[in-house]
Amino acid sequence: MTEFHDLYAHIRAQVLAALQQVAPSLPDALLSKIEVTPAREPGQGDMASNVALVAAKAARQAPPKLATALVSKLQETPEIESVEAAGPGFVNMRLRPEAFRALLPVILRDGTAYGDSRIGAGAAVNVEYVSANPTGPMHIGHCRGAVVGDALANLLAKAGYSVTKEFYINDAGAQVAALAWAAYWRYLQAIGTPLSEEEFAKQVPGGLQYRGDYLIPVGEALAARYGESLAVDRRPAPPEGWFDTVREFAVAEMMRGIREDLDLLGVRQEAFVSERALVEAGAVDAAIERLGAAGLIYEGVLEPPKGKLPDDWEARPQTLFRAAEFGDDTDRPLRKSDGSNTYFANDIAYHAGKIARGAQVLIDIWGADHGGYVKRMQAAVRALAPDAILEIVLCQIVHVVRGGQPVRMSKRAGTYITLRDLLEEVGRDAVRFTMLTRKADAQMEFDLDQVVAQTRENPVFYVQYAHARCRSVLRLAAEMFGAEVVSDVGLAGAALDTLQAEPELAVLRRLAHWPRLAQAAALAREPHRIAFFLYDLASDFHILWNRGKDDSTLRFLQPDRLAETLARLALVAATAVVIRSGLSVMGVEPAEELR
RNA sequence: GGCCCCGUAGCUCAGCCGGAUAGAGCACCGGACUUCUAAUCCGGUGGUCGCAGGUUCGAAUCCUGCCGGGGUCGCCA
Repeated sequence: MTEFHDLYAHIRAQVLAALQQVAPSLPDALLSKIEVTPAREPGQGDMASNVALVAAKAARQAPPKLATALVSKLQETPEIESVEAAGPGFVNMRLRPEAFRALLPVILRDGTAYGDSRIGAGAAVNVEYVSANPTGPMHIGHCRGAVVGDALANLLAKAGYSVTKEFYINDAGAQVAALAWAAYWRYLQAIGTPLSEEEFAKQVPGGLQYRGDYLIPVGEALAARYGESLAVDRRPAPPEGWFDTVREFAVAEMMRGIREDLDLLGVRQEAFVSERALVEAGAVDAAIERLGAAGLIYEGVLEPPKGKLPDDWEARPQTLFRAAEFGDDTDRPLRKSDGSNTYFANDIAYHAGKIARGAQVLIDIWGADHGGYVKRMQAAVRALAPDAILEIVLCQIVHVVRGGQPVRMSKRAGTYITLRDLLEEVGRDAVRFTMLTRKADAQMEFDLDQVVAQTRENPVFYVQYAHARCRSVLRLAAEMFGAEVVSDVGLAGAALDTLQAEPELAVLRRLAHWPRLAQAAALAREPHRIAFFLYDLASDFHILWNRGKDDSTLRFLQPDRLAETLARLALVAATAVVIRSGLSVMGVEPAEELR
């Protein structure tokens, strides 16, 4: 029997070939809707296809009749043991066990590359995530986007896209100016200013922000480097003399902390793009000019928003981008009343830069509070480059809970949870896995107690435990039979016909599903599907394990039956491989043992 | 008020580019350890898929309206 990496894709190809014989030259758009999926019920075989339901109309046959015609063609397929038409027109297929068993050597040889595909066809994808203001340490709110973005990028790479992981440093706006003032205050304190905090705060435009302790070391570092030269008599000097210096220093320190935090989280992005650098290089003006040359910029007055008006709203002419021509609800301003650019204007230049650097697909991971911003950014990208696509993945808020009680997120009350606190309490792997146990756009409850609980209700441990059990068996087997024999490569040569118990076949079927699942998750941009798949695989494996408790002949290790044992070990080793393959997408380390 | 997301078992959530009898964990009830790790497994109880229409062979899934929760609405990013 020929080898396939992707049994589902292979069977689907057979189904399409059968259809081609029965109803030639159907349009591609129709063919693309034809699926081969895992059967829902054991009585329906191993795989089911909707082919007859999808193609019936175009083939001018009733679905059951078309299904029956396809059945007679598919019976000749070597991997198929039996096939029948069922229900409203499904084609149900039972595969020969050999077809599933033949995957084991493939999996053992490919290792974690099993499940890789080329559906991305090398397209250049830029995944931008985290992109926090560099004004303080990362907190739990940033964490979800970081994990989702990182896992999605890994997933797309697995699916054959050429991926860039990127971080946009928002170091150009008013928030960073506020950071500079706050850092300057800590500097003054460090050199022993006689001023009180409130006296200083009165001198700060917009008020003193970022009063958290984390800027104290920044102030001390400034004092160590610049002495009292940034102040006058240990009192505030005019900003012209210190502002740029302090801002740059503080931003660099904040970014250093953020990168450390990301490192602890296992997130490593290769591109860090500074908003300020874009502005200073004239990229924003260039982008606006480009849109202007295309006739997409004008001076105009926007309609006031419906409903409650902001107190200070007044009609005012502004520089507007014709976003409404590209699918947005209204045109959008590019300049503030003081003449400076809006965040949107800078973001246009930033996205233009991603495209200029070669990205064909742009994926931004944003917090749900930026949802209202999606249409305008997509409109801008459409205007800039008709061939590029901007997709936005919105991450909903994470409610932190401890023992069922909400944990208030408040800086003042000291219950503010930084990413670092979270990682210290819960650990990187549990954080990453748990963040991927929900759809990104669904609100999530993050229970600090449950995430560290070592029980089935915690999917992290359930999956890790399955992997640890696999490794445990393989360690024992290596002692019994030698490491060579029990290596993945050694087991790839094992005779496998003895694998026929139902729980063994259930694991095999699940392993066969991995490539298809990884592809579907990549196409849907939904890394959380990996977590659910791994949970199901772990469940199949735990069931198999427990069969050995009821019936000792079903244990993996049978000292007097070497051939049978090696076949089972191949299954165990392949299970471990696929768990590792999935965990590597999620950025989670597999556990060798849990004791 | 406009726009976006969500509403599925008592709880937390999968399933959603239309497919067969809507799933899992927790909780609750009852079982399985001379262990290849019982951090596991097996069985049971539990549903008007928010409501009402529509589209069609078929709707949890698509469309419309409503109800409920969250987000957002020029000079925050």
